[in-house]
Amino acid sequence: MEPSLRIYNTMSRKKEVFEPLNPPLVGLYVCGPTVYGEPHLGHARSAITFDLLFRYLRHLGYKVRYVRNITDVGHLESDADEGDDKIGKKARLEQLEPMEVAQLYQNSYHFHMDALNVLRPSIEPKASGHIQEQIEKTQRILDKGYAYVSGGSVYFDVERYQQDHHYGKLSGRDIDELRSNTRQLDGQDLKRNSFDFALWKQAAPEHIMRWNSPWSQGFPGWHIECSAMSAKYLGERFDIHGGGLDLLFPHHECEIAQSVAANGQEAVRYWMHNNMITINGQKMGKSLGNFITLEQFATGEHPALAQAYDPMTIRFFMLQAHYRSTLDFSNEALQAAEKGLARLLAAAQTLRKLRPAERSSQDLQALRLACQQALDDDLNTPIAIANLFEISKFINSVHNGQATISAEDLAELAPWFDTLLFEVLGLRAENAADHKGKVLDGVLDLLLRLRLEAKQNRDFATSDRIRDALAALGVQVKDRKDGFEWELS
RNA sequence: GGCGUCAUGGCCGAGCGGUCAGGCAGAGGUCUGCAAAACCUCGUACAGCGGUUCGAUUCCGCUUGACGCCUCCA
Repeated sequence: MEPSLRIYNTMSRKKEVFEPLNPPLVGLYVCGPTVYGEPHLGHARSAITFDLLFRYLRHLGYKVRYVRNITDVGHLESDADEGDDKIGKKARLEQLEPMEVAQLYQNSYHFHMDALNVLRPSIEPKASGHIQEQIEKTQRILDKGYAYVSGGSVYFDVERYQQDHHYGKLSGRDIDELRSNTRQLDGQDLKRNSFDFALWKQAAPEHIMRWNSPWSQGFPGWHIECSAMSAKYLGERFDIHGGGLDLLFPHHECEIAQSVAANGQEAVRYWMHNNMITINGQKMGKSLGNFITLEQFATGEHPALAQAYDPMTIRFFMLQAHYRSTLDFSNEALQAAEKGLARLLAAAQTLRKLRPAERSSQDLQALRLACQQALDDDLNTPIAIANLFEISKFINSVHNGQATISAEDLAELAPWFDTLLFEVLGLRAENAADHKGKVLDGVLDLLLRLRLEAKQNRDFATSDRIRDALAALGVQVKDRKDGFEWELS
């Protein structure tokens, strides 16, 4: 298989030709959610970005093992490896088992990701199910001399690591600056340096989630889960690691340090990071309290939302921007996306009705190639979509008799257009093909035939009445020279 | 303070050293009994000031502004 895809590698800060370690196999690891709260727009962006990558890699013919974790333990509430575990805290507050909390939000995450047509990963490992692997990884780092035990906890020795390697190479951090810039906080006496991070934490008495380890009864640090689980399922070296840009530092930097410390080599060959969603120009953040959950999008119940939005509108909205750009949310932008998507989906329907002619009046190969090249160029979905709009325009023109398409072109275009729209971009039309849908088809056909007769008898009062009543019900009537069409608006 | 990113027409959002982004909104037209849809036409946008260049929205510098990471975050 010819490598055609180029992706932006955060490590080199350049676009690089993507060549997997063992083609056609591709190992892809993406940081998934910490399941202690309702999934929000930010989760959607990350999931959609890497869903697109997953879909496109498969489209190119790769066999992808896509691992996306669920963090259900070890992710601490506050600064500097101190404070509560997020899930443990929520469990205490709501008087639930921690695993109940994790399950609740994992279910919600799955529900909303399904609605966004985000494919489930190949493997979805949980941190709590891989305590042993994390303990082993921690032990290995200790054995190599890059960590130390302190008061029942194990910390990564960044300074020691820095002697042999470069801590900060991914994020462009400098250890001396970290030393002078990192805030000094209370309760850090267990760490030699403020920038050291926990591999294992001894559990405080009130801590619910705890496991036995060689060092103490406790729980693993947050960063170690990704190193342990990616190595388990993808090997000590694998192709792509993705995640939100906010995970760049410290999370991914720590992952690199852990892998290098444990295995002597970096695990990841291509680092990919999706950018943030902003609301009124500001990042959506838990601490800022300005995040909008996907549930709120579905219901429209949020002060910032003018209406409810279909999950496909959100997906399309995100695909209209490049994944490495910040994307600013606004109702106007969402509404524009809603209409644009409807146009594209309508064209996909119209495509099925086209009749071939002698020759094509437009070079379809060029447009299709442009789409392909856009996706090959670091997943440039905005350009790919722009070309799909061009093709839609052409489809509509053929339908109106203002352009022509050859039989060969039609035979190629029809499956290609569907594949790109539905399988690669992962867009989805409402499934109107069920039983009720068929009944509706028949009823509308009958009604519109009556209307046509009324029109032919110049009984416009009746024909308008039918059209207006249908419009009020959300059925849009479109007259044609040779009859009529309708669609649900 | 350190590191980094970005400033594009009413809105969203691509892109590039010199011929088109695209969507939404808006104007005019074709079609229609009237509409809607569709199609056609229409906006010298590229923060400011300098510099490099035959030529810069695109490269360099400065200024201004916005944002991100450095603390939990997708």
